[in-house]
Amino acid sequence: MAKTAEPKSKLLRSGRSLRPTLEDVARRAGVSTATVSRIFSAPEKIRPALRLKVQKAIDELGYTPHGAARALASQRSNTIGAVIPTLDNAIFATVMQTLQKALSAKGRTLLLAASDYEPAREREQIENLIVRGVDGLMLTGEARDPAVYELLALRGIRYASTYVHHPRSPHPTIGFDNRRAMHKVVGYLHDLGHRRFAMIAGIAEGNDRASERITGAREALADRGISLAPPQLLERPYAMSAGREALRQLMAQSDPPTAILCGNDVLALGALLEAIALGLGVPGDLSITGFDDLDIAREISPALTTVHAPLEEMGRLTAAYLLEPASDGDEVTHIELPTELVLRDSTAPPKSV
Amino acid sequence: MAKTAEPKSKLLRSGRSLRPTLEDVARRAGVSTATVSRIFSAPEKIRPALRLKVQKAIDELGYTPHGAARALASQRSNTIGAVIPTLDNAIFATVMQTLQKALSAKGRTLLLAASDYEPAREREQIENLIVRGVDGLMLTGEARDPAVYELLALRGIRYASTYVHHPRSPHPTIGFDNRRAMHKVVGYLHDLGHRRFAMIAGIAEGNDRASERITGAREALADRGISLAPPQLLERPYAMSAGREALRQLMAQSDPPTAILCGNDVLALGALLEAIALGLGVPGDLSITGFDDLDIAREISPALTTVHAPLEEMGRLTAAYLLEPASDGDEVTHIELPTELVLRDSTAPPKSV
DNA sequence: ACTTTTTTTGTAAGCGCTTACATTTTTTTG
DNA sequence: CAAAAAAATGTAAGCGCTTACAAAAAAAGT
Repeated sequence: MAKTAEPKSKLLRSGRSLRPTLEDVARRAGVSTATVSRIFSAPEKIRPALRLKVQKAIDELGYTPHGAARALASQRSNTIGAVIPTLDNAIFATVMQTLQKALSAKGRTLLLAASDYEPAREREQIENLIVRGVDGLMLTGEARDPAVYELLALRGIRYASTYVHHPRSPHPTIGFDNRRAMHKVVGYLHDLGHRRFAMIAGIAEGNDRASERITGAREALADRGISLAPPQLLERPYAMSAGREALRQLMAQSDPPTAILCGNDVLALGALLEAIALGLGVPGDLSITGFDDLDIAREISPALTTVHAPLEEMGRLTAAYLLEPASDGDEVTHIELPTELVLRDSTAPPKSV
Repeated sequence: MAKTAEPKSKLLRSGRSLRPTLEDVARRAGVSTATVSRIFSAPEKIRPALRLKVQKAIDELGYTPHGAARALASQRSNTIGAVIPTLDNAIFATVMQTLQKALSAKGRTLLLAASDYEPAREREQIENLIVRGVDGLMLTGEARDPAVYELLALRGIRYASTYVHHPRSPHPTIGFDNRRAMHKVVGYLHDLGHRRFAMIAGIAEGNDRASERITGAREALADRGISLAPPQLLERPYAMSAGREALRQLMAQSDPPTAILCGNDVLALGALLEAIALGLGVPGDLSITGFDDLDIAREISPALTTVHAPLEEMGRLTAAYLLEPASDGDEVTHIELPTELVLRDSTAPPKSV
């Protein structure tokens, strides 16, 4: 019985055969599929004569590899995922830009997902990326359901929490110390003579970066005998208009602050513009600080004193880390990137009491 | 002969079997792999009793589908690609944000690549995304090597050029008319009485959006007997500092302009801040306009008169278009999104001559 | 020239899933 | 209640590639 006669009946194939396959190339070049495959994965071990012949067939056919087939067979997708809260915030966009470039340079593709600051959504997105078979995953911040980390471990997927530095955490972190950065800001302003502080922070819930910045400010102030609590501590969404509104509210109080710490530059910019609109002198009547060091912080007048966040560096290092070969047994990686307090023109000693 | 005895020798499998497969689930639930597969693709046609049993097996095993295998078997990746110049520009970041959300809502994942405004790199990225098997592709602008479009057609991949509106083009476009938007700006300023114009444009080479904005300004001015050429027309990279420098250069000329058209809000912001720094009154001494309508355009003082670009809408519509079932034979889709000239405080009639 | 070693190439078994088609079960109908 | 129609499930053939292993060819010894 010629039962093995036609093992692969291409007969059923629908009409036009767009998309040539490896096998088509092999047939045309008169070599095996293995050889063609190796042209892509290890060209140096194919003799030049053959290589040329195969290359010719590839060109003539307009062949391109089939990513999914390749991923299935090799058990690697050459793909890295990233889950960030939103691209509408420049600090995430910048890191994604750097990450994408670094990955692309190594032949990897970036799968991008946004969580909108919602833990449930974040988890969903992470699971989706796992299904997509990402070889590595960049996460924003570290706080999340342990089940997520378990799944990652179970699947053997490399990952890193970014924008934070938690040296004791069992999960790798690549980022900076938000708390310590705020200590520096507070120290600086206190040394300048400020005693009445307020803070316009980002929304802390579900955002460890924002809450660490609050904690940092609070700790540093407490060390100096000053307390920071709700009437002086406002949490606002990431928008200039929110910063404006918060500033108005703070300055309407009976004993208004002389220094306002902002959780990020966008809030600070809003506060700054509103202060000016209100006729307050910055830094004469009021000192304002930001966090992140967006481009505009340097350009606005008065230029904003702020904490520089090493975003490019973070993107680059995260890419490098995620692409490293897994080396289990080693210690958990924690890369701390230095932040820097950039002194500009929005801060000065308070007016004499 | 029991030749069919052990068709799939799992014997050779390496050690730990992380990652259960469909077959594992099927075996555990006592059903066929087809049934399990259908739990995901068409749950409504599996009887509740079975469905529960299978779901139980899935949960117990912690099974997740294998994206690549699924893509290979179904010939669909459920993945959409986008190639933009860079995420460091908010107008791209915003659209990506909207696009990602819209795709995610439909179960698709976004593959993101950046070209850095380099055609060769863009082509490389497009080819990469094709290899990854994207079902659809969002492109920025329309100008590119015809070979790219041929490849897309050959592979039957749906795509759209965005940020432009070219109703006669054979390639689908979803965006706005950059030329016409600039006509509106020029018309408005001319009506205000301005006669001496200058423009700080983006780099036009390899960027049809930037060059169309220049063309639009030039056409509208020519209609009014005014010419716009190099000493009055400067092309600058996307950075506030570049806008500042350009403004200085323009105002240093013997017969300085009374109105400056900027190719985007970032350049306009730079120009605006520099004008103020130079002691020029805006809009008293000088009118400045932008393009894009970033958040800060509304917040800065004086608030920037600019062209509002419908970015969210563009992202949403692009997602919808790319997900539509292919309907060949139909006409090429061209969706025009309206731009709007937003009048704010950076423009006014010129000082009496 | 003939082994032995090294390098190149080929063979073929999957990778984990979808889906056309066949088979069985359930529902409907006369 | 049997036959016909409809719905649910199973069978098994791939999807296009990689890669362990086998086989062949080339290079290196002797």
